[in-house]
Amino acid sequence: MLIGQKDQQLMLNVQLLSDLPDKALALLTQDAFVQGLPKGATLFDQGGHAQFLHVVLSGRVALTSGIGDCETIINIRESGEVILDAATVLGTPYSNGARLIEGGRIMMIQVGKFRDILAADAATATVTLRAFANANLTLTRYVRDLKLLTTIQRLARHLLSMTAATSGSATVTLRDERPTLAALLGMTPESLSRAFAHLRTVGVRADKGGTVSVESVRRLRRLSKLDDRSEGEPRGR
Amino acid sequence: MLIGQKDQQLMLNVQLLSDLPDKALALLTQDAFVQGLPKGATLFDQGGHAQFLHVVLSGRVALTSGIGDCETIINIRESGEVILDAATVLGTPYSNGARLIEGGRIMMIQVGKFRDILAADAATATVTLRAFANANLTLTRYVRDLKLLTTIQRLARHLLSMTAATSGSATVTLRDERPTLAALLGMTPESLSRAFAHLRTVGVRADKGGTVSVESVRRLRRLSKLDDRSEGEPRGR
DNA sequence: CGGCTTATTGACATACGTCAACTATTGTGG
DNA sequence: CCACAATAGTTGACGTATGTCAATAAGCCG
Repeated sequence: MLIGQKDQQLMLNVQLLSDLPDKALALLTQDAFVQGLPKGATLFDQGGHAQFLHVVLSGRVALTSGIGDCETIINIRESGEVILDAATVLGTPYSNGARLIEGGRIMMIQVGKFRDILAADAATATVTLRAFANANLTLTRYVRDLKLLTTIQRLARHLLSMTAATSGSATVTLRDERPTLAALLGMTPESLSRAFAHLRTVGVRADKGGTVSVESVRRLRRLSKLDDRSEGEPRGR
Repeated sequence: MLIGQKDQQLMLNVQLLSDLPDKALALLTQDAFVQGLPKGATLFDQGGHAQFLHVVLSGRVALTSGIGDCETIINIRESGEVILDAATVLGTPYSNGARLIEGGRIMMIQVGKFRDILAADAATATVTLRAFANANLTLTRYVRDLKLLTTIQRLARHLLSMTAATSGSATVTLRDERPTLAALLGMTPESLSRAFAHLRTVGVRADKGGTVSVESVRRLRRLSKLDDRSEGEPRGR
């Protein structure tokens, strides 16, 4: 077994892995290994060829995608999540790169082995399918928000997505640096700063240290056009 | 059998169905049926509960998503494609609505039956997984393009995505009306019109009838920042 | 305490949406 | 078959959101 005690512990927090049948999990992790990586480390580059399926045991990973010189963050994966790019399943080039934005421990699973199990075991395929479906949900929301909302509204929604509260006040903790958050939300750090400044006028205070207090969740929801019914928080299983 | 001769013929063009094992396909279509629907017909609404898995045998379907009063088009499904929302798999509310933007024939498969087969048959799960992975690829690209490119560049990329040529000249046919295309590309019809006007200055001519001639594909690629290596056309099987 | 990075703010440019006018196109009924 | 209305597309004028560049302020670390 190539995986230490501590990492085994961390694996328990990985939804996708714990949903897997025991047999599949054993096969999958048989020649997997774990690497401790610092902030800034690259897991893979856009356009590259998938060698591993990466599991984020701890730390945070940005999925980045660029055109020419510009680059943006498509999504962020954190502890307990699996980095499932289309490349992992299809064998196509990576549609985005992956870089640690917070140091952590990453489990590397041989992609060939993963694909073998996927093809053989319906349960594994189903679990993976669900993960992809969820990713789809998130991406769909991003596309819609980018098309229909202003920077201020996108920030508001991001804050709302980090609390379960639908009324009253709330406190959320932003774990990312401003430039990172700005890239995720599709704006410049300057615009993000201004968006925060604007939200201050509706009772949102960003303390130092990433803590943000929201005076009235409902007010934020109204502002972000999300106060109507539609969309409850999804997350299938 | 509830499905006529003509429709059986159309089913042959559906990639996902023809990748399915015979047994699974038989089960799936056993109590499925086909509806001829006019332009403007709604297949389902955002927030609703999935009852069918829809297959586009002919015509075109827009996947729409709205916040408050505004609405945009997330993607378009055409003949031979399956409308695989996360809702179909997860049982969550639909993340978007679906509306015909061109009349056609739609096959309706009982979603319960689909899920049963998915859980039991690894091959079906794998095929579905691939479809989702492909959808992911497209959505990722949309997110990136919306964040990094101008309206003109997005239009340029859309045109490029409709031709296999990577140099020389090309002719593509736009099958959608301008407002539809504008919504898909995340801009207003006016901006789309101006984008076309701009591209005219680099040798792109949009005739009446949806035919667009591109004088120099390479020039368009350069303009859309896509001239570098990265991204070849993916489409994993 | 003094560089160093990081966040904020200001001034400005620009891309894009909005509103409105105009044109072209398609369909309809006399 | 033509006049007409209705619709889609284009173009112009203008406002606003947001990116850009620069300056300042505020943490951070040696």
